[in-house]
Amino acid sequence: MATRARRSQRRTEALSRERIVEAAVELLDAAGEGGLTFRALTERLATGPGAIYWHVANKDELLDAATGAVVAAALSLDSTEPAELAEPAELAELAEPTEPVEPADRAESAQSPDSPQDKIRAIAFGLYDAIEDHPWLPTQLALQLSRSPWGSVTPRIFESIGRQVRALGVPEGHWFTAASALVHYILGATGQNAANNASARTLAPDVDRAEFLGAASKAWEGLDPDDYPFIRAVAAQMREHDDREQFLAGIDLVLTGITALHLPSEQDRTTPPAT
Amino acid sequence: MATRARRSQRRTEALSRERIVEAAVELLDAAGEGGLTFRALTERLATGPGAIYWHVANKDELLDAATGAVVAAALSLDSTEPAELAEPAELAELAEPTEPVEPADRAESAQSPDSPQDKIRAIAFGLYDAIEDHPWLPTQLALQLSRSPWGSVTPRIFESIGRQVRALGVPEGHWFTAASALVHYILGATGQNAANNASARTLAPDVDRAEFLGAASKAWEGLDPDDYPFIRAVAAQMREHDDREQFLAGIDLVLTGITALHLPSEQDRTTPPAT
DNA sequence: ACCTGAACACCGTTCAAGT
DNA sequence: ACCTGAACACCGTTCAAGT
Repeated sequence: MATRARRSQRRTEALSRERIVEAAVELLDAAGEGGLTFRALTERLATGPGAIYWHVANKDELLDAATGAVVAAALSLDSTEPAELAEPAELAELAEPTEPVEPADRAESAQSPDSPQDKIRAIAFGLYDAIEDHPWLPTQLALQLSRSPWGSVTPRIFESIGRQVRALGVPEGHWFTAASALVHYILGATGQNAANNASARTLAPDVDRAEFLGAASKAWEGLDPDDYPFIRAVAAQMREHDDREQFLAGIDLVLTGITALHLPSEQDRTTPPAT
Repeated sequence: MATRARRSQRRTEALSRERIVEAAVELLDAAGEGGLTFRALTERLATGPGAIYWHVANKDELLDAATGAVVAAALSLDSTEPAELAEPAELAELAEPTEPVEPADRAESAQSPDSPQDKIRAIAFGLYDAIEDHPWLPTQLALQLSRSPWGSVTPRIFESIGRQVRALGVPEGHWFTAASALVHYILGATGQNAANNASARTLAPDVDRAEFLGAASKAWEGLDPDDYPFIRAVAAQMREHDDREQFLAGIDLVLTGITALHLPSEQDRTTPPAT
């Protein structure tokens, strides 16, 4: 009874892997993890399931492709891999939220405007901002990680962070550690934030972040003070915090650790720190 | 045709939420995320689905309870919350892998044996070791996070880390940042490692980690050198790295960042650092 | 209060058949 | 080579009925 093929294809364009992945991303954006269904997909693309299975092996591969496409866009890459979206114009728009992404109004730092530190922050915020339009991203990243740990997406993130770690002057023996720490922090913080955003939307679609965080910290304040003294102590602090600021502070924390631990001076690259 | 109720209940113990959660953990451990099914559960518990639904609202709640039980055990807590396993003996054993968990043979550090730093490392390794028996844990943590960001599990981890952050002497204004950074790193690194373990087991059940890491770094070396110069450069380094050492190095990196950024000296707690 | 189990709606996937 | 669509196996969940 509902209208079939809600959005007719703009041209007589044949079905392609790119179009399928594009539709998958749209469904995920619109209705979350549960919104991507082969039936919803066939309706949207006006085909049968068999047609989709001719281009894509199964649902996991489709999810991986959707995840890879969004991450690639967030990292501003035009990759040659097959798991990419066809329309870079549309993806570029996705990576650009309402507010300016560029780290314009940032606290005064001692580095030059385009230092490796700044580039790391830019990469991190690229992913951070991508989850605003794609709240399903962190969960899917985790799922893909559990399916194939060194699939296509993780290496891409690792590579872009790693290059800046190298540019930072970290001795080669610590590249892996430093890059891993940064990537792990970014993925962890990004996931937490996606969850906050999603639940803020769910609880009250038109309520703003401040109100949601107030409610969340209220929930924290309701915890047993004997079991959760620390959380109760930071509840007020959480209510007032700004997510982006917090995210940046965490990155700078890791960057400081890398600098302090792996960039002592110019010599003693041969003697790694004690711990 | 298979034997029903493979493990008959030891006593005439009635069905309870605890028994259901326990069986859920066993199924997850045995067959992963896809292994937990209401049909498998009813077979194992020798009941019908309706009986389970009387004790548990739905599958998500069951997964959350299983996740919470394993995390609580890993943190060595006996919580009063309902989402816990009934048999602490069995859970205590789960938290204790074949090798000693206690940070006995660690690199020489400048802190006292039971410093907050050491306690943070112990908490982190508690979670780290838990995923050896429960590879599904990180993914489920991510899923629960996306379902209810400040559910029961995250606060528990946040609380135990946060207390040590406070004990570290971090000024109150930075508690949230410091604890968040640690938790995010731990969750991120833990997830990565669970993925590595799982895929190592999948690729070849009897092959050891070294061989698997060799294969993984081979895969890295197969990447396009133009697109992935950094990953290619660290591929060899990855082959030789020890996971636990790497995990610890990351934690120490964050700890160093916290110390350097938030513990400058005793005064100037009123003037936060520039960045 | 606690449990049973048939039944329902929905899902991913397959495959013989078309063009 | 590419697509169709009925059909299959399986899943989470419900609910009238039992004790």
